[in-house]
Amino acid sequence: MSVRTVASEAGVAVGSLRHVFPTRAELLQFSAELMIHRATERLVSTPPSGDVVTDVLAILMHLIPLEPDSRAELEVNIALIAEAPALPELVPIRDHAYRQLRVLCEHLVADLATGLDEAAIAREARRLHAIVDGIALHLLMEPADADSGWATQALRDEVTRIAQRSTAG
Amino acid sequence: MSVRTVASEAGVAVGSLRHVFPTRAELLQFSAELMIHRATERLVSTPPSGDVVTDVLAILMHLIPLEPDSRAELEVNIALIAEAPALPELVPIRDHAYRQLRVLCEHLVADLATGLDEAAIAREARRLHAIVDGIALHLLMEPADADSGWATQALRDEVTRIAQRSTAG
DNA sequence: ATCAAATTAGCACGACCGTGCTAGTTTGAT
DNA sequence: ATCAAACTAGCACGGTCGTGCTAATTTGAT
Repeated sequence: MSVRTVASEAGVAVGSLRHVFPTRAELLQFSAELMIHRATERLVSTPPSGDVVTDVLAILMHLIPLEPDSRAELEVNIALIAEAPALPELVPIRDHAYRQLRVLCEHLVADLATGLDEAAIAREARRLHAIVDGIALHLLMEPADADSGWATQALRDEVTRIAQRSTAG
Repeated sequence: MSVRTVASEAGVAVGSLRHVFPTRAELLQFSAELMIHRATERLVSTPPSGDVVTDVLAILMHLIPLEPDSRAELEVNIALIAEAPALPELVPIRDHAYRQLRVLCEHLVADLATGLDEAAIAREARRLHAIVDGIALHLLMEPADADSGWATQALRDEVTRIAQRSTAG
């Protein structure tokens, strides 16, 4: 993702792009924020259905690369992670996205399993977060048109497992 | 990871390195194979303790970046994933590592939970694989000296959960 | 000792990169 | 109509990149 690539793909000259984003870091920063913005927009546009499990599942399915859009976003995210050691100014952005997804997982776990204390919620959220990112990574490594039913199934399994912790504590 | 970087870090000139690895792709390919080799060496060097759960847990802990060595290896792996779209000749290497880890997870699941049919083993292995990679990714995003107790705890939870499926099927 | 092979070292070329800089062009308020 | 501000476009510099190429050095067998 070089500035020349972005500029040519956007159909503008490099100098024009540099007027809006004077440096490459600002361009990547905007891309990251746009990625977060679009993801949250997808999330809030999901109408609640009354059933917590299906709602949470719908939200999680918007976080893994099942559609070309979310796939492109994840590729941006991976590039961000890969370039973070070289571009230290991008680390806060990456960490922000990381934490946002974490607190979302915490909210989902709290909605899913009532009566859990804070430590249990944190542990389950970490676990859910890891599973979501792991599934996303594996989906990204497979061809875009490969069967992805296992991913949604694994997500469904995990969500129902968390929901079952309501009573068992 | 440029050829000049590798050469200077190895203390040799670029031309010398290019005599062994004529092209950058071959250098990365060797790095990937070395990474796989070292990981499997770590794995087979783990003496069995008699308890399946602790053995599996020990193996899994060698797959996540808890030590500087495994951390560096995962960074190589991430760079491989990130560069795979640009260097198509590296895709088979990355897929090979991916599949090797998958079949390892399948063996671990089969050892952990007896009596599971093939489909159930495959599903649990996929899930374990995703969790391991997700935890590894999250550990890599945190500072190297951060607390990593949550990772081993999450792994322990998952392993015991799988082991409990022996009877419940 | 000789000589061929293997290895090491280094130069040079073209390509791409980020970015500072200036020159045109459009826009919009007065 | 005027003019300043915003925007677009492009050039040029220094840097890093991968890689082809040749020269020097070491190695090892005869």
